[in-house]
Amino acid sequence: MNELEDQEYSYKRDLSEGSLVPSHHTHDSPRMANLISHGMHSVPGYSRMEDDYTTYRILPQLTCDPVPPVAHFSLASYPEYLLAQSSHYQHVLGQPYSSWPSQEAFHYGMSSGEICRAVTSISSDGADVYSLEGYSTDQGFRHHDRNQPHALHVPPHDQKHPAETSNICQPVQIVCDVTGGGQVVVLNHCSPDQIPHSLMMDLNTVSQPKTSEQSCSTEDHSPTEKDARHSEKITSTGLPQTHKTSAGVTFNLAPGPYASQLHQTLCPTQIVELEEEGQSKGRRRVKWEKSKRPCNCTKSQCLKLYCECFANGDVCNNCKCLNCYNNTEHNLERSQAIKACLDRNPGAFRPKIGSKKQGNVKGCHTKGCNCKRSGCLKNYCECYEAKIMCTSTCKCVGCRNYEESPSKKSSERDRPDSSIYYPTRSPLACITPDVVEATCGCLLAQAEEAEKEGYTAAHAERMILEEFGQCLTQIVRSIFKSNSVQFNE
DNA sequence: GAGTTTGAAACT
DNA sequence: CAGTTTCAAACTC
Repeated sequence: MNELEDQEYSYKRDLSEGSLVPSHHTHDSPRMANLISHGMHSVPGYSRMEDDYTTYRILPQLTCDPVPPVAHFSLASYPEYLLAQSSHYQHVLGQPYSSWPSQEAFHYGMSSGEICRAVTSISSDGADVYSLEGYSTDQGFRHHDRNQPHALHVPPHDQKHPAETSNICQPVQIVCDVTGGGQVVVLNHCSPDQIPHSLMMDLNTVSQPKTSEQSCSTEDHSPTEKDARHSEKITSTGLPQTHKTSAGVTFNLAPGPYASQLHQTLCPTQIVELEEEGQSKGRRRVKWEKSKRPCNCTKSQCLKLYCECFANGDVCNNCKCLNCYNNTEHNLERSQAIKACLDRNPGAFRPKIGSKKQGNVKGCHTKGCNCKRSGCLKNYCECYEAKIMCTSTCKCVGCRNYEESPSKKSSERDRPDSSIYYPTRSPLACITPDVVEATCGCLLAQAEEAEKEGYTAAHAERMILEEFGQCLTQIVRSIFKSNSVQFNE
């Protein structure tokens, strides 16, 4: 393994021991024109039960209120693997992150080192300074200030990682819960140019850390004893270790699970429960996630977003792809492909599923789907696959991914998790494509009749509008009838 | 496992 | 930006 791979490996392992945070999310206004195909998506209080298959990805935004210096920055959604190699890509991407999307409030130029310094400066008296010192081969872990009881560090591993035998600086996580609500940031001071990552603490579902080398593997990567001990060392209590600064910022000291969005969806058969050593002594079980679908690309060389591995920022490994260039042996091609993708769409590597409020609301597809034939009730639909409802952002036709319709119910029964909550039936559910088509047919018929009769344009317009009114009346009547509500004309 | 369907991504 | 093509995953048989 070369040096780069070592770095990548250790970096991902550290990252993967965090988790991602659903952050506050601002919704676009509902697009009224799309209501007809989506119905009531923005149901107040709507929530969907989180389930075992819930996945997250690095979040686009993180608010560190109330601390001004780091008070508002977003987290790069670009996959961690690439971040780990950020310097490696700079020759292609230009200035670091210069081509990164920037419509969000993320200070893309802000390095983790700067964040660290900003965090350090949170407390005027320095009492809350975290260790920004890392682990080095020769020096081991060092506290930034040994006199600081809170100056904590998270060792990457208990045992020596291969990288430790070289002179590669092992990254040390600086994990802080910047909102006190579970949002945390992982900073890797060893690579101060790296973009900080948002993680989520959820110790009930600690995911299996993944390395890029493992990411596409279909083989068993059961956690090692080392992992278990590492986890134990960090959170021996099973609870997030936090420290609140004098500025009111809480730092989580423990790593959390990390998983990315759609394509690292947990599968029930892929969850390995690791029984920690000494569990009989009351230590908790840790669930590790190990999942990453191998791709089967044949024509894209795995250098286009068609490839899930590439889109996820992973290199292919143990995939079934042909003529794959998405690996460390083809870094140049890969870098160029990344640049091309970013040129086409600066947000190409952003998570598609943005999170909404932290808590019981899961999120929505940032771009929305465009399904035409699946009714958004099959995994072709990205919203459905992500187990979220379609929203007004979507441009889908005949969408049924918004309510507890019989078809949805039956399809949900076949899914691994039937506990998902869906809001009550949308009154617009009866506006099917057929209804829309029939309505359009009626309007066209009126137009044709007006033309045939030689009516004026104004008259024709009136006829069409009247016809439209009648159609709407029928639709509304149908809606009320289906909801068993008396409709008074 | 082969063939078909589907929708996102890429291209024009 | 819209229409078309390419692509790989999802799905069906």
